[in-house]
Amino acid sequence: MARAAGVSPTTVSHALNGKGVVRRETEERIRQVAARIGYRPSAIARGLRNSRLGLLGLIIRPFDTLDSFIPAGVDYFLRIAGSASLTAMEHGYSLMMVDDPSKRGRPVSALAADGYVVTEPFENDPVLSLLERERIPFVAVGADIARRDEFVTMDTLADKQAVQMIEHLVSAGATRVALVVGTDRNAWNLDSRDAYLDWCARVGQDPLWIAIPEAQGERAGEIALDRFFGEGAADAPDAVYCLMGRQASGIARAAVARGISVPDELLVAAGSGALQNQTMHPTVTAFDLQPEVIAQRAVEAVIRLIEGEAVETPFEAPEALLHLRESTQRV
Amino acid sequence: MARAAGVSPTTVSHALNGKGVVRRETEERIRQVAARIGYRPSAIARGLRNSRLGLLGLIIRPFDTLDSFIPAGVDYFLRIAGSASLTAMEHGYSLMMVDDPSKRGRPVSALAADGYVVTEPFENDPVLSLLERERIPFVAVGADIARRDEFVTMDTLADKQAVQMIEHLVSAGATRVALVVGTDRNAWNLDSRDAYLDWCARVGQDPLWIAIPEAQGERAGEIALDRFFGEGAADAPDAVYCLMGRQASGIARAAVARGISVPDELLVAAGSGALQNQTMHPTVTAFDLQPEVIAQRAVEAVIRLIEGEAVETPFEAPEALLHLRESTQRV
DNA sequence: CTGAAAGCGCTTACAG
DNA sequence: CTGAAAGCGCTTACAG
Repeated sequence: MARAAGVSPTTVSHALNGKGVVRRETEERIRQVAARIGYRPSAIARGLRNSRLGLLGLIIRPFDTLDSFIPAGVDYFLRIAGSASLTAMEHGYSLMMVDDPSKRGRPVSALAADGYVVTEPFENDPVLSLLERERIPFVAVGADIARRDEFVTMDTLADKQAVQMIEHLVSAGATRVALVVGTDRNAWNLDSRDAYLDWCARVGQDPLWIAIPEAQGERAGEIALDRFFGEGAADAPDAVYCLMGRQASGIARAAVARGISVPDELLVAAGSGALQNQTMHPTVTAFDLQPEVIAQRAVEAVIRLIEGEAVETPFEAPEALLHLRESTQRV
Repeated sequence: MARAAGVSPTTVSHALNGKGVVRRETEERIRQVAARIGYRPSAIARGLRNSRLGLLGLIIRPFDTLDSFIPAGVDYFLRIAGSASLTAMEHGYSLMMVDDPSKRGRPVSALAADGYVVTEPFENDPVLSLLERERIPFVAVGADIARRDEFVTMDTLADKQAVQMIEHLVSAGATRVALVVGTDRNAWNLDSRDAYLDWCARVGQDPLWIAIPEAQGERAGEIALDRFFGEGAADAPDAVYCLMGRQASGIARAAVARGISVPDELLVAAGSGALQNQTMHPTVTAFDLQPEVIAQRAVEAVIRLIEGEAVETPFEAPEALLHLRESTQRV
């Protein structure tokens, strides 16, 4: 490029980046030559020089325990990924998806991003430890429950949402609310459970809850119903709050199959709406956590960290939107 | 790192990469020091040296015309993205998603990948031209219809699928089959349409088809029904093949709303199943294009190109699986 | 068996 | 206003 324009690399760099001082005409000529020969500075060389590639990493931790990388019907994380990509683009960054860069056999490039967004980290998550040790900026979406105040974190407000939904179920006629959570040890599962137990203690209800592995997906329906309505079904619930939309679908479907009417005998609600909750029959009441907004805020926060600006922590997730549907509306 | 181990960078490089010759004990010691201080070679420096970052790019072209980056209910591309990420990982690469790296204002890093998978390129797609000009290896998933034999391409077999589905509709009782495609000028839309027109000519049916912008999503239902059943509805169809699952949902829903029974009066089928086709009522017959397998094969092909191996072209997509559902089964 | 040197393509402090 | 030099952290051909 420098040769093509008949100047030094220094001058090319100055002209194209508007740094030093370059005579107007020289800059003009350099730009023209660049356009003509289709010159694009190497992102890699620039990255080496600036120790910044213009690359962000998105680490969706729950994928680590799910059976496939993007399981069917988990649109929450897909909406996260799409919005994160777009937001990154808008700020001049590319975005790559990696699962766990600390795993053996992971490409070195998995750790080459300028910063990371880590969704739903586990308790004492080794990925966060690694990023911290490498001094790579990152934002946790949902706290590491063992180290709540150590990292820049978006509070996803699972506890508030649990209370809000339980109260909705009660106002819809529930007298005994059960809870279904996943088994990953993250803030989403554990804060929801704790909020539920608190609520039970407060209103004097005997807690009834079960943790089912995320990878079970809709199969959680059968498992939960066996637990709630099998054998000694004396204390059977008349409402269930499931964190995952797929669990809620599974429960609604399994309940109907067993002759338990939804919503007349059992109210069902989901903490994070999946697409099928809108289209199945009956449709299922769910929160829309606004994953697009979550991803946007998290990406913008990590970019600020990368660029040396301050980020308040914890900062809040957008408000969850409660979509009322057939599964909690008795007529 | 070299200092910490008391050897030269050369020896570190040799030891850690198993290249040159290093005394057993020296290598051992270097590995131990590396583990102790948590040394990881810089992917960027290595990338500059090898002109290879270990990074792949996934360019999903239809996003360019859709209204949001990842529209709700388009699980096809999400399954592509997930599987592509996973496959890349398994081969020692990371994967980033970009929309159009040739757009102004795109981060330079958007062109820093070692190779790209470009799904559903447009006719004379400028992205393919750019990659070719920059001599960056890439694989097209679906042909650039203006340049079918110029690039390494996966043939997605849209024409065969169209014929197969139309014949299924006929065997399910259709006497007049209409077609709904999108407006993007890509092989998926145009090859399907051509196959349909050929089929019409062959059996002597008067063609009845409409192209509706992809971004309309389910709203395509109303639009298509206005066209097929509005005003001069003399030649109304009794079956519709829609390429997109969302279009099929929209049509089935809109038909029922207008008092047209599905499947009794109108058979509906989709060329690429969306999740809601399985959960809505009636469920909609659709192809599962096996996007996971498509992505896996495409990623493996581009890796072979990057590593200098030959790739046959065109190579074939996996067989589309036909899922028969209520929308094409009269009882 | 080990290391000094050159170079990947940029940017930046500095000299002219 | 422009350019020569150094250096970002690696790898590789080559010398010892």
